Amino acid sequence: MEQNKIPQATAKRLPLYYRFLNNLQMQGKTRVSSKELSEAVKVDSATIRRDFSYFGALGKKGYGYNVEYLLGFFRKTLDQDELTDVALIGVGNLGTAFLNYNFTKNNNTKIVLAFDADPNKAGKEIGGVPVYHIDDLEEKLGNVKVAILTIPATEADRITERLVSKGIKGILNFTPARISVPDDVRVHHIDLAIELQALVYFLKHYPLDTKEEVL
Amino acid sequence: MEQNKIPQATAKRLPLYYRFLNNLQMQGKTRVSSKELSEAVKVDSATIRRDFSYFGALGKKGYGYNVEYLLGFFRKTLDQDELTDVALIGVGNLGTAFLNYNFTKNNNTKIVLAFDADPNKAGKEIGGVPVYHIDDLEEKLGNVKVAILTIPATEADRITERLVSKGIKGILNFTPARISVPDDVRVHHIDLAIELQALVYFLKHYPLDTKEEVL
DNA sequence: AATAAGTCGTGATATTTTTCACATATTCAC
DNA sequence: GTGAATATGTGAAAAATATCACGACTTATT
Repeated sequence: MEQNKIPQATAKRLPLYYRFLNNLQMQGKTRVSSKELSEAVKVDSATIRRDFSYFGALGKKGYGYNVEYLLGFFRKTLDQDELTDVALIGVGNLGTAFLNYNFTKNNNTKIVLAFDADPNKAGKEIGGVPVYHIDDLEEKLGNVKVAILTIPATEADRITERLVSKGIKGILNFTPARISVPDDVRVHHIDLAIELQALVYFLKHYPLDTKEEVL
Repeated sequence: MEQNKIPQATAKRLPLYYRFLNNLQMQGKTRVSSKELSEAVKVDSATIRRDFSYFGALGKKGYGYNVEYLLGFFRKTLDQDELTDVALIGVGNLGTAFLNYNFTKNNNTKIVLAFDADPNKAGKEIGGVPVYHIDDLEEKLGNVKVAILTIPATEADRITERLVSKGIKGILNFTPARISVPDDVRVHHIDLAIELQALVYFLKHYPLDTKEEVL
């Protein structure tokens, strides 16, 4: 669609900016500088200015950015007005965490239904979201295009295939399995075990320079 | 410590390689090529060869890599032999997911204790891990250097401060808050809401080229 | 033994992302 | 108004990452 020239690294930071701008507005702040923003979201201020600049000149020299204006701009850019329906597959602890999380607040996504293989969970409602049995996936899924996968790794391939053949185009995969999908389906992996291992590896092998701790 | 020349991007992929090599060995495979590995972990084969090459010549031309040898090498490199103790702060749904996750399998980290503000949870044991009241943090934490933060965002700053002053050096932060820490403390953010929003943004703005779906 | 097929390791190149640094514009204090 | 302080937007440079492409070596086959 539109301007495909925004770097992916920038795109990944947009929701973060958006959320923080919302906070600022709720605090009643009307202006903000890239420096302030930088301290809050822990991204270099030059990077923030560069990110914003891909969308044109949104700020004013010597002044900074108008919170309301910037927020309005990002609302449109991030399609914050239209709500994207999401399906959750696997209502274990992790899945339940998602259901109870108030996603639609400051967010353009909404989990509208969930599935689980446990018959005891089917028919219930968690966090206001109806839970169906996984056997009814094809029947109930409807036109949802995005799915969150919080199931055991052993089920990942089978369920993914079913999701894809029902027209799912985006999958947020929390299983350790590296699932295979057609080229027109996008998968983002979040691998909790690996994140923890990577953190530990960095701690041991990449000592942070303990330069005069800021007083 | 040792060779600081390994790129961060490479370091982040190491646990992934390691896990897959383990799978291979359990399947009884003795050799593997970068091409096979590539298909399994969805990383370009040249990238894999480059990643490995930072550690020296681990493979053989015309043959590939010996699974056992590679695994042994990574076991040492990833300190897979020593277990790193981890504390979990916040035993909600997400926290419970971690406690029930069998981390020590194929993993060099172990959650050894957990804390929660709910007095009903204190004193219990979940997934074999004792849960204490958050008030006892300082008393019970001991020498643990890594913490997983699965608490409400509103508590993030206060708890972080307490963790840092007790000597925590690595934090895996699942709260939306961008916490501030001294320079010698490493924080990795995993922001579930943002991951979902980013996925949706990519779906809408970065259409994947539907080139002849592989038959 | 010779040939074909397979595969690594890596120099070189391309791409992506971050950062520097400064001209330019705005605001604020007086 | 004037000068000092503030802050953007961006050209240019640097750094980080990914990919290409091929020489060199190994294995398998006939």
